[in-house]
Amino acid sequence: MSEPKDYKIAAVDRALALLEALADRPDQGVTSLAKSLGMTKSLVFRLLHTLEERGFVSRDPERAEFALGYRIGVLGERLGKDGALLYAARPVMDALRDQTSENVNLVVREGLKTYVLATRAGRHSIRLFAQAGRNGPLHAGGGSLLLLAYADPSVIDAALSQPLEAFTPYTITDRAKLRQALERIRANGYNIVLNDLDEGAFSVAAPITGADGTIIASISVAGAVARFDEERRESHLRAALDAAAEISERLSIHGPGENGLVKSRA
Amino acid sequence: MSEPKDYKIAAVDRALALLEALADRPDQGVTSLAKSLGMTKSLVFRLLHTLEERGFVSRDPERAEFALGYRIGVLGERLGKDGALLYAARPVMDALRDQTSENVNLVVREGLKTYVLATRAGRHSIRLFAQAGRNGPLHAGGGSLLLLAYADPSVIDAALSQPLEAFTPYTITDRAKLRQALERIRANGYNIVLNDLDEGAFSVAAPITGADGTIIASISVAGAVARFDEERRESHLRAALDAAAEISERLSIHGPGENGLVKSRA
DNA sequence: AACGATGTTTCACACAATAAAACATTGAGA
DNA sequence: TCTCAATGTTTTATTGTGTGAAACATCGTT
Repeated sequence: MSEPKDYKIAAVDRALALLEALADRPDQGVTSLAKSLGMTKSLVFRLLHTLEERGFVSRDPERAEFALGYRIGVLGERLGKDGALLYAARPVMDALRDQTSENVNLVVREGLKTYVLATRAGRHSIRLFAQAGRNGPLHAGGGSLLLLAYADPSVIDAALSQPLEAFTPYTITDRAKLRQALERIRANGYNIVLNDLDEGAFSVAAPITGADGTIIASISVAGAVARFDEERRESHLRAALDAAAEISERLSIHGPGENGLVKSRA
Repeated sequence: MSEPKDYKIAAVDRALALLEALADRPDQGVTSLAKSLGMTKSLVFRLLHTLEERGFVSRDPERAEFALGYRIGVLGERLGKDGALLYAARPVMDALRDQTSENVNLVVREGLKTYVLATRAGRHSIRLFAQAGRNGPLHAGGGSLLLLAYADPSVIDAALSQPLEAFTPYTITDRAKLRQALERIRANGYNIVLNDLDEGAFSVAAPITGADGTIIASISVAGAVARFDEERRESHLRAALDAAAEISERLSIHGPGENGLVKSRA
């Protein structure tokens, strides 16, 4: 689209493409990898050799097939599960904030609480509950209810058997109504709430799917109800769903967008 | 100490060294990384750019510091915890088998059972209990007892409150004696047993430490007691301990051996 | 025994990775 | 406010190095 300048260094990029290919389908041989990536055998061989010396790929004892190496596991463990999610979400959160001009929150569940992984402050200064590192309730707030809706039934039961604090007059504390709300969230695939956690605030939340297909987090747009008309409701919802989809795609094993195989001719 | 042939492709190797450096110490800037790796700023910059485009490194919103990216987490998760251990151990197991000519087993704990991750068959054909993918008891066998010894006290209590099957006349089924044995294992830092799981077999087991410093697995040398004299007892023990240490080092965040930084200081 | 497929090695050339240095930007301190 | 120092970014020339093609070796199969 724009930049004629390409700072990518090709050899490294190809090596990373190789790793992605191995993650996507392990136990491939040199020829198979070369074919599917459009590289020559000798190149793949040397890339694999380099990666193997550092433990980033591992070869079968039978000396035939390759897979991701232990070092990837070690580094990945170092990052932690939240780290991957957080870093995958970061640029998307920035974009979502710029799009909506509202607050953006990334929230996960932690037992019977929620945990705010990161936030982006919108243009308008409004103090909301969400703040990075903070724990919150599971039964109030756009992202919280969404996470609860997609949690294991046993978690839902446990959460609903606790006392349900009313943070505002609009907080749903009736268990039957709460279960109804959860059902509607699952039917819709998103959640929109008003005033239930922070008085005067709306929240539009969308679900983020992890590599294993389960819902692992929520991203939400939040701001003052005064600015929340029908048009914004639509646009924020779409933006949140798109953002959630993009993060989910990044976290999927197939990776974002094209897998970057640069086609040379013939 | 042999092959002058170097198939490593330098650019890729440097990129991997960069990743290791970031894993070792995150939130570094271009200059700092360049200095500690002995590379030029522009090179580091372009490496980081390439890695970032694929999500293998992530930059702070404040546009200053870098860390491992989400894609590493995704690929690492794909490998699984056992995968990293298994692949790190593979070549070491091969070497250990070649050194000792005996069977080699890699075992982890799974609840109140053990799980055999991988085995290597020694030169002499002897059928032992261990077989990849198999579950075993926690109170008999060289690796099993070792894992139990280093397990959480609650796990030990739970394991000892079960009925303790006597696989051979030599299996320790007396709970007090078992606890004594565990204590001695912890004092020694290894475990040697004879005939307690497989009649006529010895087992010399050493503990493998994960990245977090806890003992996560056992590697053991096993064979027929007929071949187990005092000299072999010593050599096998040393070999097993060395192998365990090497695997542990591979799994540590600092990585195996030198981190490949070519020192050139001014 | 001959084949076909695979992994491995060699080699020469073009181009892409590299280092050096100029430039831009930021923040600190006087 | 101005200056200085440190950092990230960009440019450019040269060389070294990554690259593809093709030869070679090593299997397993028919």
